[in-house]
Amino acid sequence: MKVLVVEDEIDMAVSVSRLLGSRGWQVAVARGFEDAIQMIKNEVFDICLLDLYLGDGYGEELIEVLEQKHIPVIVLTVVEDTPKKVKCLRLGADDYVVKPFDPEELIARIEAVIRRIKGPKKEDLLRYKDMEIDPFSMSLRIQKKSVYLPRKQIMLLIKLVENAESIVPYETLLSYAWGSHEEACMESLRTHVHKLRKVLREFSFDILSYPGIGYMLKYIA
Amino acid sequence: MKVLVVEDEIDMAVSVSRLLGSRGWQVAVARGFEDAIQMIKNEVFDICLLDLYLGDGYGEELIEVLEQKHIPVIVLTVVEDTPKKVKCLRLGADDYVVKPFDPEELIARIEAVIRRIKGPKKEDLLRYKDMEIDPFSMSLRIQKKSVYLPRKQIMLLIKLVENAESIVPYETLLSYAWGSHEEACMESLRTHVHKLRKVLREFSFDILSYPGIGYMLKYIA
DNA sequence: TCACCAACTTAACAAAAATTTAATATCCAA
DNA sequence: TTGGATATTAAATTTTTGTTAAGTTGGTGA
Repeated sequence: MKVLVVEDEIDMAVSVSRLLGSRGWQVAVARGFEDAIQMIKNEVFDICLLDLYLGDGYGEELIEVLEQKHIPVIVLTVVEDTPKKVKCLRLGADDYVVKPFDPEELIARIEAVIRRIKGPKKEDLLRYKDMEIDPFSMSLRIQKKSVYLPRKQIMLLIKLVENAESIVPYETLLSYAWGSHEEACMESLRTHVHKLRKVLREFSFDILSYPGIGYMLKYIA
Repeated sequence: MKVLVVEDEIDMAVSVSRLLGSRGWQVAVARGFEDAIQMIKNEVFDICLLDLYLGDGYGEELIEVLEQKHIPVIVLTVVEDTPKKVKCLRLGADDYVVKPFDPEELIARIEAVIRRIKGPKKEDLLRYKDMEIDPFSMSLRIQKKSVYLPRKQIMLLIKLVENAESIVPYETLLSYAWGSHEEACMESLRTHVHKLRKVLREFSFDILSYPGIGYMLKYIA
């Protein structure tokens, strides 16, 4: 779990960080709009806690940006202001919590949002043709035979199977398997795809290339 | 949108129903646990508003049942009670609203929950006639068949579809696909438009020229 | 401690594909 | 008819990907 906390008051940032950190979650703090934008670019977060009243006044704009990046947002403010609340929720915020809040409630709300986002996905096995992946144990079976793959390769395959027969953009693969979409990893991605191909081709699957866009998993007749 | 309201106070049930009904949503009211179970069995609901303090005292159990059926739940109560709140959220509730609540806020929270549930599924596809583009994976489908196009061509097509049947100026296309509108790229733009035309004409689309201004995508009867 | 191994990354170059450039043909309005 | 713009085509160039091999890292057991 990686949480982005956007907060300009140091005290609040520290106490929230402690709270989340004690939960075993990774926390990154951004002090304002620009700061947050920068961090989103380089890292992948599961959720964002956003203080609406930033010094720079760009709280609402940030909601829209996060929404577009598919990062869920919980808005934190000191003000109980219903029109503002409604506006934020409409803009794409997932929840709205007024300070001071009970730490347990905040945790519970974060978990509720995360559960909702990730919940529907964690269904048993991923399947495509005669391929089965248990994403929890990261084990793969093709034609009833279990096939071993190193971690990175399995992770790539998971995303490819989840979107079998449709293009999976590089960013999706990179952010899932590497946690960030930096140019540096592309090189590595290619060699992993190459190794994965070698294995899959023995079972008449293939990974097709879409230059500049991504890869697609397909079954070859 | 079908909403299940579980509420034993008639007044509240009526006012909530009116509120949601005025929104154009279908509303069904259950008066207690048994009643609710019955309705879930026979109908499919998009969301449930649950008064925790039912006469029969089975509010929390109902959360678990709804959770299992993958029906999102917003808990409504008259009591601001944090431990209870936390417990409900842990049990699977998606939000927790204390009465009396602002009608607009309730609506906004319902929409936020729904958005979160359905959000990842409803890929925002661009459409024009029987053409579909997923701008994220840059993949194109025409007449249910997937059609491959190189990156620049897809990017041009995205802008053309976004403004289908109206003129898209050169500058728009250039700045989207090339990031700058320099004269140098015009030559290249023409070549790509030519290639794009060749493909689209097979599916009875065409790109019309407006010399000195731009291009327009159109469906040819 | 050290050698070894597997997983992963990096680097170098070949191959393929996409994009641009250039040369020529066509269209249209003044 | 003629000049300016666009269309078409082919060739040149650049970018991106595939492949191979060598280098790094972190863990394991002698």
